[in-house]
Amino acid sequence: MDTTQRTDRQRSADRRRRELLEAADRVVLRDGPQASMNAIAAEAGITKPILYRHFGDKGGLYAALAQRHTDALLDSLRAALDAPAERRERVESTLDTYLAAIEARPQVYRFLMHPAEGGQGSDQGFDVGKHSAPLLRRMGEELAQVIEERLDLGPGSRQLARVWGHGIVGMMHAAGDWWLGERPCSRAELVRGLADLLWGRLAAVDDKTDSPGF
Amino acid sequence: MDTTQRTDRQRSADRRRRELLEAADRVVLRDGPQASMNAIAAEAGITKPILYRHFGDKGGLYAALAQRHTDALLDSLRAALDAPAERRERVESTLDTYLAAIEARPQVYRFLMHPAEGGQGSDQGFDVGKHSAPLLRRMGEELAQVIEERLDLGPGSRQLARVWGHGIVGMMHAAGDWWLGERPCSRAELVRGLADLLWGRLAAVDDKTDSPGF
DNA sequence: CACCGGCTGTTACTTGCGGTAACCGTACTG
DNA sequence: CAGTACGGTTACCGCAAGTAACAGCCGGTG
Repeated sequence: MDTTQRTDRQRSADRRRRELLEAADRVVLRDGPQASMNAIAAEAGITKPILYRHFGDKGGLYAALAQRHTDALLDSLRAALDAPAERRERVESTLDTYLAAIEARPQVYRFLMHPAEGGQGSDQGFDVGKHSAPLLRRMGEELAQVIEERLDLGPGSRQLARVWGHGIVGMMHAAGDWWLGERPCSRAELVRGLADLLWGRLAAVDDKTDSPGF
Repeated sequence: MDTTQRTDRQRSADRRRRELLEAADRVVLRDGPQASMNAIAAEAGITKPILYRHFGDKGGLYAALAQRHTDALLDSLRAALDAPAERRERVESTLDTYLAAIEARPQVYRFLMHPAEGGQGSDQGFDVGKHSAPLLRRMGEELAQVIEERLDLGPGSRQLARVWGHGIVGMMHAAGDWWLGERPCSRAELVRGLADLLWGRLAAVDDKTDSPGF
């Protein structure tokens, strides 16, 4: 049997793979998302073809890399979302978790929001729509699931939950991105503002000088 | 005086510029955002260096191109936002305007959400944060201004308005992107769902089986 | 008229990246 | 000891961004 052999090989290949991913991680963290395959290979102490043997192409490497971080972040978010607290508190805590993560490692964050490697290589024909970073999609779907599981939305709840999931995630993302760039206020203030928005203050607040309601 | 001369030259240069932009537009619409400078030059009937004389580098061309579309879209959105109607109606109409635009010309939409040409050329050192497409930022600021002008948000209104502006725009964007990719429902349904979200239904709706409020 | 500076346009090049083909050593198997 | 399968390397291709250096045209000037 080559079972044991294959197991051994598999194991060593997996270790290699993890090493390579960690090296790639370091480089991306240092050089941003446009890190070159050469640079990554050099950091790992090997040369390009090995990277290609392991990950196929640059997209493959980046996908693998993104998965790790995405999984980690999603775990944190799930934890915040599952905490035994009132709804508003859970929402705020989830927002804060996300913002804390992007604040702590902005380079990683920037990398994750980057499907746009484009490349003239071979895969240039990916359809419009779904252009967003996979992380956003996954967060949206995840949140949609939680919403649908826990809230009573009446008929069409599945669709509505997904709309809300993606919408809320997008809100969080865009506000976070803007905040990270300009730092116009503290994290807590941002969280409060967004939660207020989700809590309907937009509908509740009065007009300024015009007659209210019109 | 070379004033008249310079004016003439300026005029002709401007016309050239517009022609080039239109050619670039056609190519980007056909090939997506990874259109090559060669292709654009060919479409315009000239060669690369002319493009570079006019726009500096690829980023410059893309920025100019993006501005045109962004301006146009922002004009539509402003119109919807300024319509004499009730707040909810204005919000729905603005959402619908945006979604109609991205539905009508998805390639353009995809192009606009794409700052990530990356490029190892010379400008790689742009800071984290502000990684978002300029369109999103501009829409966010625009909306923030409208919100602050019209709503009475109490103290700290400026900041809160900006948080909301960017948040709402992000919600619209992410939901639109997801919707465009999967088409899970009609545009009207999406608009309704998002408006409901903004109108506080998230806070108002009941829990499913657990005791409400906990 | 010949001459010259500025403009538009070209060809041909450099650099750097993603991706690959073909080759090399070494350790394990019969 | 021959064979072979695998980790690794060098050297290369194709392609796109960006640039340098050269070629025609046109108006002003001795």
